[in-house]
Amino acid sequence: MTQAAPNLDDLIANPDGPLAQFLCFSVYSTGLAFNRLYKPLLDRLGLTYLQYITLIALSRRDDQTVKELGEALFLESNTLTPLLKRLEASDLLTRRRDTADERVVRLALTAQGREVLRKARCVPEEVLEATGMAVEELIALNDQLKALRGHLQAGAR
Amino acid sequence: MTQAAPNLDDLIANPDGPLAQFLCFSVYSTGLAFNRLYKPLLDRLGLTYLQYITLIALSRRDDQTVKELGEALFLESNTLTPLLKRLEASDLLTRRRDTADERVVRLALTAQGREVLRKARCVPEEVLEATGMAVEELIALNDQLKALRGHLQAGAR
DNA sequence: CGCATATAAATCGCACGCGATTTAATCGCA
DNA sequence: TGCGATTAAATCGCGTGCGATTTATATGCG
Repeated sequence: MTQAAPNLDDLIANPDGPLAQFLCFSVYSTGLAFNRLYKPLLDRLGLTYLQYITLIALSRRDDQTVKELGEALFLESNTLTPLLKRLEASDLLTRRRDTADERVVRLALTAQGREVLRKARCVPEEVLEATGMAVEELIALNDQLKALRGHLQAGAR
Repeated sequence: MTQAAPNLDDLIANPDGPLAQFLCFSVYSTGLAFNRLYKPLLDRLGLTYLQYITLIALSRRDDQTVKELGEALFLESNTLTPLLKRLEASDLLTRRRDTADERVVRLALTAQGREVLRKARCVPEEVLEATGMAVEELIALNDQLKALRGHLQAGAR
C-alpha cells in the first residue's frame, strides 16, 4: 500500500486525481471483472450474463410482462426486446400477447429454460468462491450498493 | 424493510432466490445507474462515460501507450482502438506510432482535450451529491470494491 | 361515441465490451 | 545472422445499453 488513502479532497476538490479514487470507476471496473468471471462459466450453458439474470428473474414468477421484467432488471424494452427474441429463438422462453391487453407481452420459461437454470445451479457458488471475501462482507457490500443505486436513481430524475 | 436479511443460504444454497441477493447484480445495476446519472452531465460535453474516464486517465500522464491505458481502464485494444479513433476524430487526443518501437501507439491529449476536461471539473461534485451518501461511506465502499475487483481478476485467471 | 392522451412494446442507430483472429514489429536464441 | 516466438495494436462479429422514435392498443373525458 504505497498509495495514500483517498480523502475528501481527492473526491471533491481534485477531480483530475487518480482514477482509482472514483467510486463510479470502481463500480464500472468491478462490473467488467464480474462479467469476465461469469463468461467461461456461462459459456458452458450458451448464456450471456444478461441472459442468465433474465432467466433467473423469470424463474421467480410466470407470465411476467416485459415492463415488470424491466423493473426487476432496471432495463427497458429497447434492450429487452432483442434479448427476449434471442432467448425465444433458443427455446428458453415464450412470448405471448396478453389476450386482455394486446399491448402487453407475457413471458414464461420453457421446460428447456428451466433445465438450463438447473444446470446453472453451481454457478453462484463458483462465483462466491472467486470473490475471496467473507460472506458477511459480501452481504454488507451488497446492501451498500443497493442503497447507492437507490440514491443514484433518485438523483438522475 | 419487509425483506428478510440475506444470509448464507440465500447466497449459496438458493441460487434461484431473489435477484437482489446477488452481489454481481447489485454491481451491474449500480453501474447502469451511474451511467444514467453521468449521461446528461457528459452530454453537455459531447462525451460518453468511457470517453470521459479515458480523458482523465490520459490527463495524468502524457504519451501513454494503448496498453498502459488499457491497464488503467481494465480494457484491451479491441475496445480501446475504436474509442481512441473517435476521440482523435473529435480532436481531443493524438495517436502517434512510437519511433523506437513501431508496434506501440502513444497517446496525448490535445489542447482541446484538456479544455473539455476543464469544463468537466464540476462533474464529480455533481455526481458526489447524487450519491446521497457520506464521504466516509463512499471511501469505504470504494476500497471494498477495489478489493473485490482484485479478487475477481485473480479468480478469472 | 369520438378523439386526444397515455401506455407497452418494438424499432433504429450508435457506442461500448470482448472473444477470436490478423497484421506488423520486435525479441530471443541457436 | 536468421527465424520461430512474442508482443502491440487493429479488425471483425455479436450482444448488450440506451436515446429517440414509431406502432399498436387501451383509457378517459366531453
